[in-house]
Amino acid sequence: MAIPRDAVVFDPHCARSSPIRIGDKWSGLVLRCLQDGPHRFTELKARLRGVSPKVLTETLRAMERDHWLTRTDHGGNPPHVEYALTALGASLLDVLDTACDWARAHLAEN
Amino acid sequence: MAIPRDAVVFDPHCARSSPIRIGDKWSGLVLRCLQDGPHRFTELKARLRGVSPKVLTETLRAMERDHWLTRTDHGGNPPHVEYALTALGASLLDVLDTACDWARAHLAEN
DNA sequence: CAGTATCCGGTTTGATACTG
DNA sequence: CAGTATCAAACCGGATACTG
Repeated sequence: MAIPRDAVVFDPHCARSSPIRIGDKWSGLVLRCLQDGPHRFTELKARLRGVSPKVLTETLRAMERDHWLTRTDHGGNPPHVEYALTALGASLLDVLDTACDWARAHLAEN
Repeated sequence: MAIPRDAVVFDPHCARSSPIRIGDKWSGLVLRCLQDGPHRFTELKARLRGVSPKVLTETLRAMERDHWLTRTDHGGNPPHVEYALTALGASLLDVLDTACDWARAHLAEN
């Protein structure tokens, strides 16, 4: 991945330069966003520049189905929902790191 | 990856069960096919069940452009072309292996 | 806030037939 | 053998407006 592990920028254009993809277009980025703890829908959306709510919902649902993260509805109005990585999801970050390392080491070669 | 490292089956349906993708749909499989040495176009096509020649050509060209493999035309008639991994391409296999290991360790969890 | 509901466009992938 | 050419379909991914 072209994205450094401590990146502040969660932009798919950076991710695109990597030949490795985790899941669909946004899943890898969501993984990174949740790396530092749980976040709410709107927080994720703000950080993931350019995701439409529809696509973010789809991504989140798929990741939940695959047990990469959990969705916790705290109820109330306005609603309050939190997404957090599971241990399985967190373990994927190691794979991502491997890909990251590869990209950093070899992408400049071209 | 659902595909064991020494898999004989290069079927995209297996690859699909993996959350990690290298390049486009077939690139990862091509990498695996060339793991044990150079191969000709038809050999690759036979092993990669279901690739159309058009798509295989596109995949191969893209991988050549990215220096993942080399294309060597030995001339003659009938033609004789060989595809072989570069060092860069081979290094990607390590990344693939990491993904493979992850899949084997965690896919059963679901 | 946390989503749905619609509609839509582009890229990707594929089937098939043909050629030097 | 190693591809092209052509035509289609499927599959994302996205814009936008609306709601409990």
